[in-house]
Amino acid sequence: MTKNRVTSAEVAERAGVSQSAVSRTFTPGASASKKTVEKVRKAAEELGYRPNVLARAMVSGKSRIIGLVVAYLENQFYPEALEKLSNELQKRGYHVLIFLAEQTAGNIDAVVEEILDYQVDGIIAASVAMSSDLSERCRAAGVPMVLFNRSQDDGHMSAVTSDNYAGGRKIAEFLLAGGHRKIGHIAGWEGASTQRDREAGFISALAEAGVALHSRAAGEFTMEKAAAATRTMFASDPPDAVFVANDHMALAVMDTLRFELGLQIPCDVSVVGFDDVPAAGWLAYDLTTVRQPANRMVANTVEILLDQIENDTSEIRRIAIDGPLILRGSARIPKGWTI
Amino acid sequence: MTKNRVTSAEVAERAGVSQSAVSRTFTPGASASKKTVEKVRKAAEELGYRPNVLARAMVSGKSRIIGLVVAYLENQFYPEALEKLSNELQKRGYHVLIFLAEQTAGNIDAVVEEILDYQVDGIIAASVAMSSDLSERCRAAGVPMVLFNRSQDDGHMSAVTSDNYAGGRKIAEFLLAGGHRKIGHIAGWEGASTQRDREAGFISALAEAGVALHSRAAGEFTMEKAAAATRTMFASDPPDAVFVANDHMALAVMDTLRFELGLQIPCDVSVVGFDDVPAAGWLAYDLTTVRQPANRMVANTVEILLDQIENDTSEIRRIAIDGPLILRGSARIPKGWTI
DNA sequence: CTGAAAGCGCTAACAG
DNA sequence: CTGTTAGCGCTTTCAG
Repeated sequence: MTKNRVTSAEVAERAGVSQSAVSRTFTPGASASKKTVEKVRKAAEELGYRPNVLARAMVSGKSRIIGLVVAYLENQFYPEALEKLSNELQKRGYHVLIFLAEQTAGNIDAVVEEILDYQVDGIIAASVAMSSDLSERCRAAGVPMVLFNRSQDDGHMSAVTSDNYAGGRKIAEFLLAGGHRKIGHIAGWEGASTQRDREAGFISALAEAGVALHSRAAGEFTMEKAAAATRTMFASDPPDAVFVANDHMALAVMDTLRFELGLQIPCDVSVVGFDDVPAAGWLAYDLTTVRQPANRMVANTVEILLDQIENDTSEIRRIAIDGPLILRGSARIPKGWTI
Repeated sequence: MTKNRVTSAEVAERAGVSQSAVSRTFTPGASASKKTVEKVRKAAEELGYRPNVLARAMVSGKSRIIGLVVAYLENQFYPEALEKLSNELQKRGYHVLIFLAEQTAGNIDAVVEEILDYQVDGIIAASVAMSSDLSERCRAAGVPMVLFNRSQDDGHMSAVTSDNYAGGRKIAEFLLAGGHRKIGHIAGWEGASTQRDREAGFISALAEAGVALHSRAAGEFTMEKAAAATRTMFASDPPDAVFVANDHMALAVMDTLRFELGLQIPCDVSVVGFDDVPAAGWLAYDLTTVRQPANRMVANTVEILLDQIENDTSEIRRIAIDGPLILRGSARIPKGWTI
């Protein structure tokens, strides 16, 4: 077992310069003569030297590590977001330390403490609710945090989401235009801001047309619960259209409708989801949905976080990015609308 | 901006003990009197003290960080594996620093260097090929690495996979028993050990029955390429059964078969995949496949890695875990076989 | 521009 | 068991 990291001192010796000179050549905002840099680079190369990020973090107070808390990787939206987030951060010289949180709220606090132990420069919380204690704790530790795909009611934390309210409205308008009047909603987890906003937008647009929700059941954002909710909802007086709070559940709803209840989509019932996960585009589902613009959400999240880190800002920003309704085959297309 | 981490020195002062006493109370293999521990814990609690993991890592040489390299999060098998891996590691007091690799081999080297910069205690490479230089570099750095869901031909690295060869055989035997004789194969990326092993097992069992592969096309493990491969394969003299090298591609193959080519599954053609990703179980696909026992693969991977880390072993272990054929509706069930 | 020196926060001998 | 003393490898004043 050869634990052999080359140190800057060794490089210094070989290059015939001081250890600080080595440090300077590898520190972006340096000030070293061309000649020194050259000698050092050469020696470093020969020895296979690379700076120890942890040591650097200790003294500089900047670890270039971002803690990412994420919960449901089963919902395809999250692996996708994780990938984009991590790539964007990597591109900016940061790396992601990942923490999987159970959905149980209590757990989150412990997770955040653990993250803080790593002296992360910032935290991205994807789709988890934060207690205000927690956000206070991070603020006290001087670690900025931004919520991804969730927002907090108290405006204490930066958050990036899609425009869930507007998305909910679009879906209602679309369903209404399609002639539907018996419209059901399969909700996700009631505690989520995404759920509340999507439903609120949906209901409001329905109300403006004088239509009330025909039926409602909760699927908690899981496929199993969504399937169960579907069975309940369709047991008697079934709706002729359903807005499912996210695509992940909508897939299960469609399977249940078709293969358990023997219904035709969209002839017997229209189904609309939210997120536009990859599976929504698969031909077997061909799910009409509102796209959450993951790229722009990620870009904004990273932007806000790094701005807070690098410019020591603490301004709270909350962004909701509008996403388009993606017309596919799972819902009746209103006359005049083009796919 | 209050960058306010409490230090062990501050706790020591408040508790009226030495700084080392504080360190000892928070170091597992400690030796401190009950009274001291109590005083320290109290003071720490009051101050909200938590040890700085990075500082600890510097002096102890153990960061409790595991670098995880992963490539295609789009294939559902990986988010699932990532989740289990991370959870298992978290349970053992380690955390995961994630690195997304492009599939381009050259990139990997740079990624590994970056990982090493973080003084990780070990590396898990999920589904990426390693140059032997690379493995040499890690060995030199004293950082153990284990491959997950890939193995290396030169036996220089520990690797955990499912028994891909046996899986391939099972599929051939199943298809043969179902009466198929015109059997096609849609391959993944030719460079992957999983591809080679699955296909080798498949071909060998076919050969034993005196059956040759009817047709073959490569899908590179992507949905688009798999769809294209399907179109090519079915353009003329189509097979009556296809073994697709993984589920991710198989989903695209099924969609293409059904919705573009208008074929019935399994009446016109049987489709079998490999992995048993969540989507394989969704009713819209109901895909017959060989399950990769993710839990056991993860358990073994973590076991091997932590053993090398904690016991300073460097024994190379290569494990292939047998996974069952999961009978579903996408392929004709042979008489006498029960679902 | 460059070297010397002082730590970052912590663990691990080392005496007591 | 406990305090004292060295550093881990690096960045950053501080003189020069």
